[in-house]
Amino acid sequence: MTGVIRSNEVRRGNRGLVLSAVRTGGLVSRTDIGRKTGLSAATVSAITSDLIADGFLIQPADVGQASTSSRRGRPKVALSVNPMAALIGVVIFQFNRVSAAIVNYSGAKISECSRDLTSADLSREGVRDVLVECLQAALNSSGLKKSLLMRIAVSVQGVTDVAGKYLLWSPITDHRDLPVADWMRQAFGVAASVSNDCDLMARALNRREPDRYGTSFASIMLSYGVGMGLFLRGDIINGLNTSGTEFGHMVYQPGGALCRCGRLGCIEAYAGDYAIQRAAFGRPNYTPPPALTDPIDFKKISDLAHSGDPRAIHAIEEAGRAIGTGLVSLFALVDAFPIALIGQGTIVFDLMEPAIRKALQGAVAGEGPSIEIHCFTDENPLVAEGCALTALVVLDEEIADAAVN
Amino acid sequence: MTGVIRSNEVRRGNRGLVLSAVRTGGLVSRTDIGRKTGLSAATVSAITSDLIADGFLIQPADVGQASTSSRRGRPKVALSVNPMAALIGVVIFQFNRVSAAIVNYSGAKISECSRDLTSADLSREGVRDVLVECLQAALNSSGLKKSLLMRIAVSVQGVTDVAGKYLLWSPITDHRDLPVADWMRQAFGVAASVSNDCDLMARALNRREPDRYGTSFASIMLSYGVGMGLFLRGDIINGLNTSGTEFGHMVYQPGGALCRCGRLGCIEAYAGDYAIQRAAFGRPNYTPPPALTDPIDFKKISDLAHSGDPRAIHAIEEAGRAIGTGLVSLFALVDAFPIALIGQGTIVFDLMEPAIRKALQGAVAGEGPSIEIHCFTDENPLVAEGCALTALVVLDEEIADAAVN
DNA sequence: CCTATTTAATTCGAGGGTCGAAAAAAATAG
DNA sequence: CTATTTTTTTCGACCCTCGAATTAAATAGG
Repeated sequence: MTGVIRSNEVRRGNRGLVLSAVRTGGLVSRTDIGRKTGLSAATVSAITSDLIADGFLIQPADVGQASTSSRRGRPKVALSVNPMAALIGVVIFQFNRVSAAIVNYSGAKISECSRDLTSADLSREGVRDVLVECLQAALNSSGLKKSLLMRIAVSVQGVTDVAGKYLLWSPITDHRDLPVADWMRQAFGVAASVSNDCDLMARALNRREPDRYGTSFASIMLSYGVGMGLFLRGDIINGLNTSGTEFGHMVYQPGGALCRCGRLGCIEAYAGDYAIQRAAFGRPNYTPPPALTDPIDFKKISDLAHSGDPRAIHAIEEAGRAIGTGLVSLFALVDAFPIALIGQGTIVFDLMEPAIRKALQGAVAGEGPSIEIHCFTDENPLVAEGCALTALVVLDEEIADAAVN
Repeated sequence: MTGVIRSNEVRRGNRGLVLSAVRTGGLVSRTDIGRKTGLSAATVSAITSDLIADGFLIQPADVGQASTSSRRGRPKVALSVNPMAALIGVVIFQFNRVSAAIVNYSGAKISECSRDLTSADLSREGVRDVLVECLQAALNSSGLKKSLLMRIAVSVQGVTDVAGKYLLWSPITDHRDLPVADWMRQAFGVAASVSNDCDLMARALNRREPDRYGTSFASIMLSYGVGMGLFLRGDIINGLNTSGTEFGHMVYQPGGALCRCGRLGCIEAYAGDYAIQRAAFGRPNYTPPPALTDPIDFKKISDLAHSGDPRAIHAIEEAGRAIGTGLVSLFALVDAFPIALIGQGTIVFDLMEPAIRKALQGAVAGEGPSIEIHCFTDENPLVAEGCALTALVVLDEEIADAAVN
């Protein structure tokens, strides 16, 4: 049961369509919008005129035209999102670092701010205070009216609830069930949501490279633990209650190596940063993972392995086997899709790839070797982009819904 | 991008809502429909009057009222689906057996027919011919006009394409890529689809027990191999290209026991019928699974195990560990949900359950022991029900879409 | 310079939808 | 036999999209 459809909801849906066409299109004419959305020129005209009147779209005066106009006829008049229509706050909570930014409605960063700290030492209130203070500082330094702030998106390393209200569990703090969204809402008086960083990276790739990542793919982060963001048929996949898609905690070797989560044999217990380090330095795989300390120096292990150290090589290969085996299980469920590998771990991808491919061999009718895998070593730009994107998309939906009555 | 919404599509959606409210409700008044769907009385009146005029709904004359009417006021007039509005054909292709039935638009079985045969011996055309002939016989014995046949749904043991056109792979025949839907369409001149039997069982449970299985659950079939039907948030999950959710081919022990699919270590290679038999009788786990033969006699293994045979007990426990471990991986992806175990394998569930629960222990924040697991030993009624249901639901959608222009 | 042509955007009525309020229908209570 | 209650239909207001006609704004070319 999808629920009743009423007449005015038609308008809401189509307003959203127009808004999203302009957001992804940059500078587009009304005719372009009609072609992209399938709406008639009459309807596009009506909707854009509303959105302009409400201040969400503008006709940039200086830009005459989108395309190189050498044809005759009345020239297209380009529309774009109004950068000043709203501000959003972006906060990123990482290991030993909090950063924040103010982004305008067209997605451009206005100001930013960051704090280095020891995340494991923070009290619950300490976490709250640093998140709030950092965004406050970014807001202050933006020099813009605070009343323009419309929404806040927070990225965290860890598991959130599916509604985006709580940070339920995180490897970088011992606190649980932190009401991050409420903290931000109370401090700034606007709606806020909190998301898993891997989901945000996936959203960024999904928007940034629609040809490759527009419909179905997984982004697997190899740095602090093993995380995943999963898109299937154009939609992000989450758990029923949590942010879910914890690829790192699928089982690779039942009863095997000790994982940071306390269970045995998880993929992360073989492919996580601490697991590779543990294996590379010959420590037994039941060695408890170092809690809340620095991510390992992948560079050191990479150097060791590339200089021929057999334990380092074996550690990396075992990580590849774990990842490849996990992908086989995932592909058994939903068929194969391209993979984006993200994070510091990608600097040993050359040594890891053969093991991944070998594990995939024979899975899903010979598709093994043809699975696309691409690497992105620096996750930070993706997280920031995905975080802003999330807030903007939700804002667009709210604006679309806020039609007359 | 969800796509444009036009005015007449609003009507289509709401017609579908009304139709589905009547189908699930049995005998419902217009007021009831309004309450169930959220539509206004005026709209319900308009839509039902259309649907009655088109012959899809009727007001059964003999039934005055749905509820026990002892209140005053104008009595409700009950509506129901018109059983004579359409016929659908149901065909079930199983190991060494084909069965077919004719079901009317209200879901009642009109006639049926079955054929025992040796499925492994059939040629491609032989498969086609027996499926067509069996349904033809059921149709003939129904005694109803053949022109009433509107749609055919076929259930198969095996992997189908996601569009429901082909049987791509099956354990019960060596043929591949059988165009089952086209065969039926060409033979009977109506639209047809082919579905994985485990998906159909899940659909049947989803409809039959909405309180327990209405939103999220998995049905795992333990008989001929290991199959799964998965519902999340009310929608069935399929692969990107195939019917997918091949739980049995997630990896349990990398490099482990030989699976019927040719790979090593699949869950099915430990929990499938042939795997349990192999282990119970002390044959090595690299013994090739007997191809295309009878499903094993679970009763014999059950008797052995219940009489204390250590190898039989161990075989069943290992199957439980494999299933439990697979669930841990699945729950890592999408969080925990209730499980329905289906098929002959459930007769050893008492010996299997402790191993399943132990594997789940500690997974997903102490939810291990509280996962609901219920057993259904006979899968056949579920498959038949799900198969008819699938055709009826699609038919309802077509009828809803066939609004005026 | 001026007109024909071309393309973009707006305006205007037609048509289809849902909804609330009022009206009609069909029973019971007394 | 009338008042009351509940269900169902009817009617008018309002919203939305669309096609066709109209208006707007440029170029091409004599």
